[in-house]
Amino acid sequence: MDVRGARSPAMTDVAKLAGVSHQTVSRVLNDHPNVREQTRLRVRAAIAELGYRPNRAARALVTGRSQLIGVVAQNSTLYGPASLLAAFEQAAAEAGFAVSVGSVGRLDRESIAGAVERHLDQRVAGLVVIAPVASADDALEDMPADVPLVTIDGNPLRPHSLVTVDQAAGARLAVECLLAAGHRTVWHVSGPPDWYDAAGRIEGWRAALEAAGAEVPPTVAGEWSAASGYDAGRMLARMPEVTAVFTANDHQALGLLRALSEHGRRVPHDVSVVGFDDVPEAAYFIPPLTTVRPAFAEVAQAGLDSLLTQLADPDAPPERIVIAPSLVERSSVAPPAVRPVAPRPREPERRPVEQ
Amino acid sequence: MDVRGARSPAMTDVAKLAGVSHQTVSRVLNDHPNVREQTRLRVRAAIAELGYRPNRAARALVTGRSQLIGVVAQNSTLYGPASLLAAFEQAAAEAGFAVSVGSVGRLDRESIAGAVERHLDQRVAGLVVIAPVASADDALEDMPADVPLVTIDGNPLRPHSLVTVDQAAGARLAVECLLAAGHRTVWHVSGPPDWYDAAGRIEGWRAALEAAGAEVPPTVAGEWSAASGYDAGRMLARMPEVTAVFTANDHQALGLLRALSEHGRRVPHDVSVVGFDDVPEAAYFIPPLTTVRPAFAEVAQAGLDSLLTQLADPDAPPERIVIAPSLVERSSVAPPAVRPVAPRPREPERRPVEQ
DNA sequence: GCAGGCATTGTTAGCGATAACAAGGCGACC
DNA sequence: GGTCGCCTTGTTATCGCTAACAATGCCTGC
Repeated sequence: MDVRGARSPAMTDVAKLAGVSHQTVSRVLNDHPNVREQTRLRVRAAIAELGYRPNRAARALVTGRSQLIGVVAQNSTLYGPASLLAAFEQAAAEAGFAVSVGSVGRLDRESIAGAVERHLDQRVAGLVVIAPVASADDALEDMPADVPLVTIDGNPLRPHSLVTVDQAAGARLAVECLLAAGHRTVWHVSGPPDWYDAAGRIEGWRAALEAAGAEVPPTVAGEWSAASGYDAGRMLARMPEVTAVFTANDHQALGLLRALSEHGRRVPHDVSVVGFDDVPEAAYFIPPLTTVRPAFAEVAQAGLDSLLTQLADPDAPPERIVIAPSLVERSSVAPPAVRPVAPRPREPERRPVEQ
Repeated sequence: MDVRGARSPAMTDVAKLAGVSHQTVSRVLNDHPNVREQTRLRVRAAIAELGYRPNRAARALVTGRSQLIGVVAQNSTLYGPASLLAAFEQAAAEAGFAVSVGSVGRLDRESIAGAVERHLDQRVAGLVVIAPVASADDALEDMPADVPLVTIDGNPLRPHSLVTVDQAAGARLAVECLLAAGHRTVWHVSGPPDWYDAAGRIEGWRAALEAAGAEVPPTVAGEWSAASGYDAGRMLARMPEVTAVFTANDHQALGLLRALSEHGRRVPHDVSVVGFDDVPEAAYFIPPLTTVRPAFAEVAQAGLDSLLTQLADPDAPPERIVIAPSLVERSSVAPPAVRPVAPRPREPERRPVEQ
């Protein structure tokens, strides 16, 4: 396309060709109102003819703002964060922003601070931190105040803008679905408790049990991995009183399902299971998994909108946006084999919340 | 940290504080040799005191090169591409480069061209296209020649630098493992045939069968999804002569496992299965899945290295780097229940290729 | 002791855009 | 008809940095 070595055309080249000053070209590019239609067309033609492309670095230099949004995310292939990231890129691209990704190995203070530094070096216009862990809070403490910031899935108590999935509500959906099926109580294999996602799900699980007057068993602490679900499952499988389990994510549920199957406990006949995330494969677990679906695309869009708001008006008050998840019912939930003392009729309620 | 409105310090501020010219500051920043040690220290101190951060836009403006690498990837949460992307970001960050991601919904000509345009707008120093589909080729045709480009997982026949996983070798590992277990032949549930990954795996599967003198059954065409694996499984489960299946990825294998289980065909007793990708959950499928592990981190690193080579020397010849995958053996492979006519002793060969 | 060379530092000129101000042309209003 | 003011366009300064060249000082060698 371009001949190597041939400097790509600058604004003055366009100006010369169109017979105007470079400033007029700038006005056309930025859609200033006071340009004669005829001039505008002439400039546009010159731009097209030269294949002119404005130099963002020069623009950023003089305006002090780039069209770059920095995203700090954990270098992970965890389904949740990955989906969020992809959705955000998509939304930002549509709004004309480029997205610079700063992957971090772990979400601790140093790593995040480092990634943020790198982004500030790039003079990003705004910053999005996908910070689902408490350890990220420290890093956010000493965040420069002069760059718009939106946290996704972070500490709900932080003073800046935040978008998050209503983890507790999701957990409630899961628990209520299991209770409605007739289970006496619901066990919970949790995520790492320093993750807000995990904490919110624990909280929602506990609240839903208490609201229903059900006994609250101890949580089984896990990681997000299938391995931890498997470990939890080997323990729970030996406890005959366990008839319903809510796992903090779908991968744990996968491990749990395998452990239960190895111990001869059938799902959903002996034990009902509900997961969280609705990974694409969840429908093909054995059995297909009932799970909570967070609306990643909505979260990403809300995050971008919030950031753009701050970009437009730096004094805009911080927003706190909570996105409600929905329940996807499949066949991993059934009434308990041994009916509880006061049996309730099973009310499947196919779609308690579907949005 | 910064008071709003207070312009962040520029090079001249540092120069003033250190009592030198701004050019000396520039020299310190760029590690020029001819700076007195004492001066260097004074400048460093001033930089630290002011919290000075060089303005990349200004640097990019004058040098004509940014420290940004553009990555074009499909907006997908497919495990392979997502892992590749994460690994690449990591490697680039270590090399001091920021990564701007251009997600595309589909890998067709228009989408890719659009994403590339956006990156060129940002004046990226180099471009990485994760282009595992044939449809991406058109877009790469009319790529500007003056920006370094590396394709990952693209058409092996393209003239520019390319890094790819040796799909065929991976497939051979899978097939050989199954044949070594005593199976007469191996069926294949393929990926979308317009993906090079899928094509390479088909080719390797076929070659391995032919090399062993085994019959080559028709491929079962699938997508990458668990759903397609399930569909394929429902068909294969009804065919008693099918004792070994190699799926193009692990998610398909998951769906296949479920279909087989529903039809009462036990894995690995009745049917052996090998997948591809080694997703983290593969160890927790029922049964744990033997699968091929592509070395994503290596691919990403090789891609970056190749790009940096081109950056350093624009006339460097294009490279073609092929990364060999390895086989991870778990328990989804066993000798067939019905021995073939000429039974071979089972040779597990724990780690045929492990690197 | 002085010329030559190297190490070190400073000065000046851009890179390519936007911002601020200036200036010319035209119609409108008094 | 003259002045005011808007529309339109041009001129100049500036953003923060690096490249190229200039200038200084010190050491070396004859």
